[in-house]
Amino acid sequence: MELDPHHQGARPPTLEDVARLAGVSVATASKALNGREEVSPVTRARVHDAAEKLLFAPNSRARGLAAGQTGVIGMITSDTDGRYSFPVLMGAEDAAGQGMISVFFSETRGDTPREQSHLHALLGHRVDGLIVVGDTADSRPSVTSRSLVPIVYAYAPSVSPEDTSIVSDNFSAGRLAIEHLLSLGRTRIVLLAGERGRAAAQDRVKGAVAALAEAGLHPVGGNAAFGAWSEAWGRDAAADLITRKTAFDAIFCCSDQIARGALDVLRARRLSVPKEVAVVGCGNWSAMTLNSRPRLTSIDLQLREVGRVAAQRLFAAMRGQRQPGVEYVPCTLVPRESTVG
Amino acid sequence: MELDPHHQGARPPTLEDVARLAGVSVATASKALNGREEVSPVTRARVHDAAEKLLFAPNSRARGLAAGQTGVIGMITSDTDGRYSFPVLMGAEDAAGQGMISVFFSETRGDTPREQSHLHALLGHRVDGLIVVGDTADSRPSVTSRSLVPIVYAYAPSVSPEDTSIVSDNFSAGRLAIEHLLSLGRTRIVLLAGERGRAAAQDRVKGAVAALAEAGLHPVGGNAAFGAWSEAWGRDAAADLITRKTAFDAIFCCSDQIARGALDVLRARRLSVPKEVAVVGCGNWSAMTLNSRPRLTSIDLQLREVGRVAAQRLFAAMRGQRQPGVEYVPCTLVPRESTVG
DNA sequence: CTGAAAGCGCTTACAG
DNA sequence: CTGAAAGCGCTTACAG
Repeated sequence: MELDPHHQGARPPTLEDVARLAGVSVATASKALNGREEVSPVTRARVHDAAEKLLFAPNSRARGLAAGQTGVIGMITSDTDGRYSFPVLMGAEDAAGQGMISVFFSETRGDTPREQSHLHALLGHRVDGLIVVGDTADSRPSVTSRSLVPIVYAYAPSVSPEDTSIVSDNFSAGRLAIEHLLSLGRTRIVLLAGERGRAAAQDRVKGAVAALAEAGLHPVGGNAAFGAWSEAWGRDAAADLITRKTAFDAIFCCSDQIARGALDVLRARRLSVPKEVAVVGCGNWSAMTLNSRPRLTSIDLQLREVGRVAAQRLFAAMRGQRQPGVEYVPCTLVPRESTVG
Repeated sequence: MELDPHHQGARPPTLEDVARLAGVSVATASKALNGREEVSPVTRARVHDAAEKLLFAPNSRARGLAAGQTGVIGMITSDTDGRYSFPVLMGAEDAAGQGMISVFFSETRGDTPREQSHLHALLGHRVDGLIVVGDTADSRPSVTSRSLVPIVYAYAPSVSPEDTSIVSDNFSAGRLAIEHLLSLGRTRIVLLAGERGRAAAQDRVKGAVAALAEAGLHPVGGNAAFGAWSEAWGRDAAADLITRKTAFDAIFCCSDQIARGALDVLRARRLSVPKEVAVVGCGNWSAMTLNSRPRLTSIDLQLREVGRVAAQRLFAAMRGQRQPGVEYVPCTLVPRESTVG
């Protein structure tokens, strides 16, 4: 007869099994496994041996019920491809330490009913806390829940100043890009912003304009040009600059897609990058930065760090130490051949 | 005095609170909420009212402990950007029905110790089942666990035929691409495969070659060209074709990146797409397909469907109905301007 | 149709 | 240092 590991009667070993094998009470077994002081070294060893022998994995549902807490948090994201929530998830795991936390992950596809239903489910699981991640820098409504678990917003801040939000510092993103270009001696800098009305575009432009102003400069044309986040718009905008015979020696684009579009047109028009025109993108999205010609210097949004900080703030809140307000994580610049040949 | 929702004493309402408010026993309250027959309509209504009033969310940890099952599954992925696991996750949610399932999500960054530690944590949470998703079509080692929960592999199949694996049918991907090109009257078709030795590249090429053979044709040059998955290689390969004055009227690329690279070169060399050369990619990755010029016809890997089927097989296995072996989900072709002008 | 009681697998005061 | 007992919040036979 074959031993089918999936057969009916099989059940995972319990603490009672461990205790029996070790010849102690469940209470003692529990203490030994949880590393309490009050257990003698011999007993501790016996219990650990037994646990190992049985491949015991404590039932965290029971543990949670009894102890009131488990290392479980929920993550709700509106992002549909993981480009934002994945790094945030990784950062949160970094903060907790390897295997120290488990996360219930729900994607809402950006719709509120789905968010509500996931929220309800997560609260049912009695998560210790919640990270809500968004895929735009625009602020979003506060999660409506009279729940008692702490909530931290990541990347997309909550509109409510009562909430704790951790976001990329998009202002610094713009500033960083310009400072880099200035340091390379560029002074006629074009600003290609993304979608008008988006916080990300607005903040990046503000940072860029501020940095230019400090150097006594303005963006070429006096203002940033707004359009879309796409490569197509990047192409159109760059073509337009050339057609109008605008004088410029650098472009800062508020997205990597825009930048890649611009690079394609510069290349087609035989403008040498970075010699004649240096280009900086934003987002550090490898699908864009590593495939463009030349490879694209870009601003990294530090989403993983956002995740790390979000988790830290969440853990603090779980200990009763909330820090309401918006916290900004500085961006970084990743230099590549589009600025430093 | 302000009411701080996060104050110490607060605790979520329990079934006992609901029962008390409704004036019934917890047993009855439980039955009413779970939709059991044996409860009178009036009682049922009273209980539901009470639950609503208290915003009661049943503690699923307790429920799981008592009932032995909760709608919780674990998902372990090796993918670092969510490009594979996100669609699979969505598909699994589709299969379960809105809010009917919660998933513990762990990313392993492709390393085994991390996978082990996540696995251990998930087993501790007594997930009802596990979906292991990979980001390549290469088969992967079976998860080593004497655990009793059913496991289904998605996209990357397990090496063991004892396991249940759901994968994209990469053979059909190649076949589909070729049939599309043949239907457009193309006969001199170049095959640009990806990395040699990768199952995805190999299977797609096999499907393509088979479809060509059925039409009495061979790939131009007699064989597929292997290289890398990248745009850079796509460019090199296309440039090479042109340099050697190869005669061809279509290219099937085993990745969208390769295809985009090829398109860039065709455009630069003034070859008209799709008129002179039709191009098909594979992966249907929007960052590539929608930004290329012209937009790229591509094979969709149906990852969401893979997730849906994986979840269905998992649910079946949870009911004791395992179906060992590899199940192939057919791919689809998404026509765009690179083939149908 | 309703409820008292046992039990799911842990943890944690509390005695000893 | 160890263990008996109560309890976490549910569900489920089993009586009534």
